Amino acid sequence: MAGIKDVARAAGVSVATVSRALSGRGNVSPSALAAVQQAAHDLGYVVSSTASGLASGRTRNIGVLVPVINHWFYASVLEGICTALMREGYDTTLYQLTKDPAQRHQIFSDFLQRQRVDAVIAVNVELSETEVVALHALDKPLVGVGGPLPGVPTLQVDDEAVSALGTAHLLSLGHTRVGYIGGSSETDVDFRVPSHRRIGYERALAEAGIDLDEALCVGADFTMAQGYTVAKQLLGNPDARPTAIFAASDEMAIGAILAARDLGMQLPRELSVVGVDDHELAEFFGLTTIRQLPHEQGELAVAMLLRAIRKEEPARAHTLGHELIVRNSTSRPPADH
Amino acid sequence: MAGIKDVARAAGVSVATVSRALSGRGNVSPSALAAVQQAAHDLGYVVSSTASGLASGRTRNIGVLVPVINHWFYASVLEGICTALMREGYDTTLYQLTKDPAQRHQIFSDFLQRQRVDAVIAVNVELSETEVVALHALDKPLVGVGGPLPGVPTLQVDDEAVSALGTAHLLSLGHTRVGYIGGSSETDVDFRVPSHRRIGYERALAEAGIDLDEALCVGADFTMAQGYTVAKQLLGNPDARPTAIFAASDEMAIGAILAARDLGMQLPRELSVVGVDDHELAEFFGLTTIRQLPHEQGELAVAMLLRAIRKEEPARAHTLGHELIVRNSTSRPPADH
DNA sequence: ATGAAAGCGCTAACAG
DNA sequence: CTGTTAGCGCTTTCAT
Repeated sequence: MAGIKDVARAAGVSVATVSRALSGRGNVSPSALAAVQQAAHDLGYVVSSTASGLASGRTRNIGVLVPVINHWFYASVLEGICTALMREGYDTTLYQLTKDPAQRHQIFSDFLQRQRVDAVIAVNVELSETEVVALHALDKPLVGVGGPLPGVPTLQVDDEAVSALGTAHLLSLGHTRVGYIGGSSETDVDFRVPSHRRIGYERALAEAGIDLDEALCVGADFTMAQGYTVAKQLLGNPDARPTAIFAASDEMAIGAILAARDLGMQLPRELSVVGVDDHELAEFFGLTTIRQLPHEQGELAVAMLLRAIRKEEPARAHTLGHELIVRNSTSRPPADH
Repeated sequence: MAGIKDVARAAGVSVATVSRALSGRGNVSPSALAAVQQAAHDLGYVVSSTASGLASGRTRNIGVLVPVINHWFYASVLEGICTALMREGYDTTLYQLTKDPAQRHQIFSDFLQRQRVDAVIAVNVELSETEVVALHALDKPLVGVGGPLPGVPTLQVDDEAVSALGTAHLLSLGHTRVGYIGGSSETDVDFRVPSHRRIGYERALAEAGIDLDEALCVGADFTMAQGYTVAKQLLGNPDARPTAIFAASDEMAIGAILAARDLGMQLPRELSVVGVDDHELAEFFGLTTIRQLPHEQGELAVAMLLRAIRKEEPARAHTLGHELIVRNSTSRPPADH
């Protein structure tokens, strides 16, 4: 395996010049640069990241903290991060932060302390006080995606605005009995996304001058199966059935669509449904939804982080855009008889 | 940031002893061990992975190659890998191998050459001749999951047996017209999984003495949407409609279920459907399927790799188990009238 | 079982 | 713009 000395010898320059030429730091004459690149290419030389990291303190590697990988949203964000980092020549090191305290402790007190990462991206992870302290103690650039962390600049969608928009879409079509499928108290712990969405729903109702009906609001765990179950409850109620449902995630919304179908209802004639995410299945089910772009969120997080690493500017919190995608799951409510 | 010298001083021993005590290599007296551990804990000392890696050549980091992240199967395998590696104190560095030749070249000629990984796991990636050569040239332990790579020990399910089992299940229920939804020529390129599954389907038919009917075999791209589309074609045929469908993935099988419902068919009375995977949605749809356990596959790959790294034994190819999970999507065919 | 010391392969002053 | 050289923080002989 060729080393920097071999390249130096082959190019007829010193190792310092090779280092400068290959890293782009410091001045190198065009001729030396060309000679070094040629030699490096011929020898198949690649800088050793351990040696370079030890000497410079830079690793060209970013740690990514995620709560789960096997989930549409997280996997999408991760893909965006990974793609963007690779483009910049950075490696992506993945840390799955489970609920196991021992494992979490290991991550914060060992893995992240090993001097292996230049910076950290935390995707929707919920951290304890001490964990946040440990993160900050790394004294490395830090960016959050999706979940607000104390003192960590975060990219977020405005969940309240998202659900206000979804609800308003239904109201503007003429619906007055709009059900809400949100988080249960259990999932509520996660960053209050559910409660923010609930607030947006209520705000939209209030702005339309419609009283909130608690009987129309149910909680689920963001899965299709639970969306199905709770939607059946909502739709089975003989005297308080909603004509529309706003669900806080596409998976729950799809569950609601399937529940309505199983009840023999015609969509969207008898029931309108709106979700949130623009999940990969949303189009197939013709689901009207509020799109968020997790892939782009990941890319954006990387862009912010790199700017911070390069000291161009500190990372700052940022609100991400969202967009109403109208498909076939929404229409005017059935005419009253 | 405390270094090994600080620990040595605090423990009253030499840095060599600290290194030995903390790495578990070489002999250390119990008293010295205790003193070192105490000192390290007090000082919050963690071995610098760059320094340790440079000096020892071991990085405690594994590179994982995946074609996509945002997909149930790959995300599950990745989760299994990540969990298992973490348990062993290893980091997971993720490389998404897209179709972009420039990016692929970067991964094989830069990223993997940086001396940052001790070994590589390749999940279902399809590599060119030169890429395989580059991988082997790393001279590091290598394990494949799901897709056979020349010269790389691989964990695989027996795709032929899987689909023979799924098809046989339907035949044993009495079906004689069993449709097949497999890969299209486009996805066929990926490791011949589709064609292996096709072969298993045909074998099961042959064993049951049933002639293959090409009209009952259609290709799709493994998504729910295409499964839906092609199933409609199959089911809409007035004089050659199958009474059962074996789909090479759960997502396509679910698409077929939805297609049948939209045609007003009663499942499983008028149509039986079997998938492959035991996807997270399979249970919700009551889908009978052949389960494979991607999470476990990831864990197994790690176990093999670590044994190879520790020189206990070379990695060897291995066939993974599968299991028929019977739910509500299969039953006897409707009685002929 | 332990310590001294020589690297590991590169970067970054520093001097020129 | 370029070369010399002293580390970066650990591991690992080699003695003892």
